[in-house]
Amino acid sequence: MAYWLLKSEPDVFSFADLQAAGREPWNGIRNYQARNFLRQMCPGDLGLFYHSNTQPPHIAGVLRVVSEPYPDDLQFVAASDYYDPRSSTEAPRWSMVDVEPVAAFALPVTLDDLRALPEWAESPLVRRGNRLSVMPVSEAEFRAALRAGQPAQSVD
DNA sequence: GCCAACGTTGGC
DNA sequence: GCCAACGTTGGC
Repeated sequence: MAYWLLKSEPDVFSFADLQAAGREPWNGIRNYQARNFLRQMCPGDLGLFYHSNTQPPHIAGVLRVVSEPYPDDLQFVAASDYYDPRSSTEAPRWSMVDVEPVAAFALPVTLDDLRALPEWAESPLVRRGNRLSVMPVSEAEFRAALRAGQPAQSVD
C-alpha cells in the first residue's frame, strides 16, 4: 500500500466537503508530475488531505483511494476551467481517482507542525516554493502526521 | 533545442 | 498584496 498527500484549497473543496459527499473524483489535476503520481495510485492507498491557500495551511484528515486511475472527464468539457483542447477521448491527457474520507484529524496538523517533525524534514512539502499538488508520502511521514493529528477513528 | 517571457501556485 | 519557485509557451 502507498501513501500520498493531496492538496486542495478548502474554499474550493474541503475535507468536510468530502465527508458530505462520501465519495468524489479527485479531478482538475493539470500538472504532469502530479498526474504521474495519480496514475501510480491503487485502490486502498491512503492519503493526507492538505488544505492549501488557507491560514494556516494544514492537513485536515485522511482519505482512501477507491478506484483505479481513469480519465478526468472535465478535460473534455469545453465550458470547464479544466478543459484541455489537446485531449481526446482516444488519447486522454489527464487522469483522476475516486476518493473517500477515512477520518478527520482531531488536531489539524499545520505546515509549521510538520516542519517540527523530524520525519518530515526531507519532504518537498516543507520546502519553500513547493507547488506540487499530489505527492508521495513515506510510511514514516504518514505515521508521524497521524500521531500529530489524532484522528478519532482508526485509519488502518 | 534554447531560453526569455509569462502564468500559476501557494506561503507569507 | 507580494513574490519565490517553477512549469509552460512560443519566438527564433
